[in-house]
Amino acid sequence: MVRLHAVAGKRPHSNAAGDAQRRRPRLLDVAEAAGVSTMTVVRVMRDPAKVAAHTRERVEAVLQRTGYTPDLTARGLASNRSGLIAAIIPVLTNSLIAEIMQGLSDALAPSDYHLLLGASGFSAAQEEVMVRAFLSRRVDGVYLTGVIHTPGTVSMLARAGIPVVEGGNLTTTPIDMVVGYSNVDAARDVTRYLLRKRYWPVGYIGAHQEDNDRARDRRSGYEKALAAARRPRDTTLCVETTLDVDAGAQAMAALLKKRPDVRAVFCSADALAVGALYECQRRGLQVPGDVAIAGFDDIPLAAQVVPSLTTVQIRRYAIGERAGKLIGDRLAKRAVRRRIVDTGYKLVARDSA
Amino acid sequence: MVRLHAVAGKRPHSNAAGDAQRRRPRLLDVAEAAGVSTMTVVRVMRDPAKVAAHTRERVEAVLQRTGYTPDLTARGLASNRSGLIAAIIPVLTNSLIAEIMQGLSDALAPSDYHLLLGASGFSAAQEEVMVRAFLSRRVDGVYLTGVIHTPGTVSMLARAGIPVVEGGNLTTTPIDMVVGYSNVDAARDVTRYLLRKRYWPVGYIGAHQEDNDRARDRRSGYEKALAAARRPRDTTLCVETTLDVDAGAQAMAALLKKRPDVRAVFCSADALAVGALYECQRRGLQVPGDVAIAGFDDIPLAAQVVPSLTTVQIRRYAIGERAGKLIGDRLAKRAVRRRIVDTGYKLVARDSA
DNA sequence: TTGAAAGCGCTAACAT
DNA sequence: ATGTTAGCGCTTTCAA
Repeated sequence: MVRLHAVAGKRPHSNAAGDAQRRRPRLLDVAEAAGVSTMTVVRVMRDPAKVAAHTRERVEAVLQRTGYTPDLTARGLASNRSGLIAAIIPVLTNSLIAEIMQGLSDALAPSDYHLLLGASGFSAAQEEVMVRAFLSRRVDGVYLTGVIHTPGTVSMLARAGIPVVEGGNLTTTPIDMVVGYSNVDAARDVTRYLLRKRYWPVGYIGAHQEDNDRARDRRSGYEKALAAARRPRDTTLCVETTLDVDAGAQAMAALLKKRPDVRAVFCSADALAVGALYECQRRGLQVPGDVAIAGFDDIPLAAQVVPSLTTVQIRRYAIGERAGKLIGDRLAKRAVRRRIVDTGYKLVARDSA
Repeated sequence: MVRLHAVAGKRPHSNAAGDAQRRRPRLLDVAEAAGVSTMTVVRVMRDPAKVAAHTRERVEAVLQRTGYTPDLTARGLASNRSGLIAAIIPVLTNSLIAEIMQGLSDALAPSDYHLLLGASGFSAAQEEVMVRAFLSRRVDGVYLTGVIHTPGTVSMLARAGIPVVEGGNLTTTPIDMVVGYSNVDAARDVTRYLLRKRYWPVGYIGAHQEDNDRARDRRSGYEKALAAARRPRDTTLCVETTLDVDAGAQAMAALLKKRPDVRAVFCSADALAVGALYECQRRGLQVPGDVAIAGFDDIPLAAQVVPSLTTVQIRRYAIGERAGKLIGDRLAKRAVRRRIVDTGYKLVARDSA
């Protein structure tokens, strides 16, 4: 990269004539062109009323002509505010998470905050690495997925003194704030619904639990419902897998092999449930006649499949949006009423169970 | 925010004893603690071999003890490299786009680049606003969705002199680089496939075309196939809508109302196709017996639905990954062989058509 | 092998 | 109503 110090000589802050458009204009360039100080330019941009009309007009003309945009890196260094909000999620390819991010992104868009995104791949260790990196960037706020994190993550964040929202689950002891719903209760309710409909045995197909508190809680909700109904816990009824339609189909096949007597299955995600549903259909099993199926999330597809899917509706978009608002409120020093926001859930009984 | 200048007196660069852990440690703090200059600390971190062993050990100990992490904002300002890659996409809640982003994110993760994400909501004007904002942040590279952008977007990016990848479609005149496949050809091929199977009339259900070159090109491919088969273009056969399963179902209903005689439908996205499929099933229409359906994208669900969906397979993840590599190569000054990368597509004939 | 000095472009506090 | 000054924490010459 060639610099022009030779041309600019000893006045690096002045442009040699002729290379005016080589660099992006700086505040000083605008100020000099308008014959004012940099502060006046800043005032014209931040608080025009404080500048005399004729001065303002002159500055505005230069601003217009040069198309000046502030350098946010420099601003960040000087003001100690980066204007960056970090979000760390397991993966992007999951409609639940994607919708949360869309909500977060939309909540941030009207402000001047930008979204820094990191995918941890369901690894708490990787999450910690990312938190450290993002803190190095002086992010002004952080969104984390789930409520279980490494001690390192927690202490770094607590020490950073910036707004932190954990999303997608609930806890009474958030690092700072939390927006979500009770995965345990929701899963317990669906399972109980199946049990009350007199399906038995009721199997479970869910995501791997490692570093994933939502998955863990959903399984735990399933087990709670069984316990409450005085049903034995039985690991042969449970299959854990990855999170997509294919995996759901394969898990269903595995479950049917282990337990041909299974009469209902609670799937901890609709994607899995839909896969399970298709696997049943391919085998000529009637749903819910031979096997009932319930899902979790209420994705748009759930209402469309035939038979339509009994599931739990959760407010995906709202979680992200609310999280964004909480962070924004904090940063704008607006009072935050509640640090624990329960967005709730709703059992949606349809045809599959 | 309370500053400690009163305590630090005239040496703002020295910490008063006792508040050592109030702020994150700076390079100078580490240097002073180790009794060396800042440059030596930098060398220990960047090129340990260049530092004498005993000095290095001393510095490393301090580094360890303080848990120093560089301030990337300050680094960005000084080095004129932000370490930020911007990606501007229409929405996150679309599996095609989400997978591209996952690929991009994964490609960037091993490097020290971070992903700045913006959702434009399918608006070219909004995209331009975001490009301007991200350029203000001195991003080192940009990923854009599609190949059609406002003149402002194009000129800002061209002038910025940073690597830019346009993704998800092809053009012979990219701003800089492009990674995608021919939406026109792919859509033409599916439609031709339907025509050759002697389905007629063949309808079209697709996304709105405004500010969306992929949608536009897919429709144009559909029309090309009709023209090549000497079939009349007929707008009553076409429905445009938003991009989700519900919309697909509604669009199918609308199409069947306008044209009860329709024998096949090309849907420009699998999500729409799946919705259309369910709408047919709810109406007791056999697929493909009464109406054949073809989709686009080959999402995991496509192979699972019953009947399985005839569609076009595109390399979603690869597009993002490749885009990330191209940007990374450019930034590392590695030679980039081809600026136009065709990731191809493949017609996948299944049971629905 | 190590260090000193001069910025990067902006903001904040304090003048005038 | 406007300007001045001193940094923010790092990198980049250049010097020793």
